[in-house]
Amino acid sequence: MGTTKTQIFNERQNELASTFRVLANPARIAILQYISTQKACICNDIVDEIGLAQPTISQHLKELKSIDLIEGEIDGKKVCYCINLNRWNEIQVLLNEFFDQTKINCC
Amino acid sequence: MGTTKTQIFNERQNELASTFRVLANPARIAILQYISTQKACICNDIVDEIGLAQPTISQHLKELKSIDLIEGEIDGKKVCYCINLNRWNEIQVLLNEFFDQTKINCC
DNA sequence: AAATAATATCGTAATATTGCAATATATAAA
DNA sequence: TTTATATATTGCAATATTACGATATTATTT
Repeated sequence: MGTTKTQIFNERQNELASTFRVLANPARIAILQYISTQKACICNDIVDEIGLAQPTISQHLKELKSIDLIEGEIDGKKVCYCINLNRWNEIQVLLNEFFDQTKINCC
Repeated sequence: MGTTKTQIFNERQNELASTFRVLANPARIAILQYISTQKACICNDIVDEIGLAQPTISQHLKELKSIDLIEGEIDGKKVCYCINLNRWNEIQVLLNEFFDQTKINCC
């Protein structure tokens, strides 16, 4: 127990859930919002901006990268993070399809 | 530790994150999809349909109710659950605003 | 009133997530 | 090549989530 029983759900349900999961944290929301405001994609000013320790931010960035929501370009000793707009739109569509399809059948 | 530091984020970021969190589970996705397909809003056929124990389903329903995504109408000894369409649309708008606003500033 | 049925709550075990200190790695600057 | 700087990884402690058996609650039926 303690584990989600992913086997009993279909691929789409699991994909939706795991996508929502990545977004289900205010630090990751804040990171995404902050990255998007920076003209030049920004690095670990994020740490100063957000107020969590550097390893914590690094871990959150890793999770966002894991679903390709952001990309990190290495620039010397810095890494410039950037929202992956294609993926961003793709995920927005995925979520809207879920909302639209679910409400169509609604009682 | 182990706790999300909600104090350092703003209300909107926390609201977004906690909304995403409720949706971040395939059982809850499946429950929403199943409820929506039932002409008459349906009760604990959900248990048979989904294949999780009754207390587990009940707990998931409670979480969905906690953000008013569904409503339960008591009908004798049964409870008929129904998607709250107003709230459903409200949340869809909230999430779309997040996606749209974030990508506007994008590098 | 007792029995039945549907749902909710409680308690608990297992796993997941969050956050950070310590440390490793990698690049730039001196 | 040493030093400094930026980021990633590891290991761990605390809390959260998921799932379920046992039990409580509520309403219906007998």
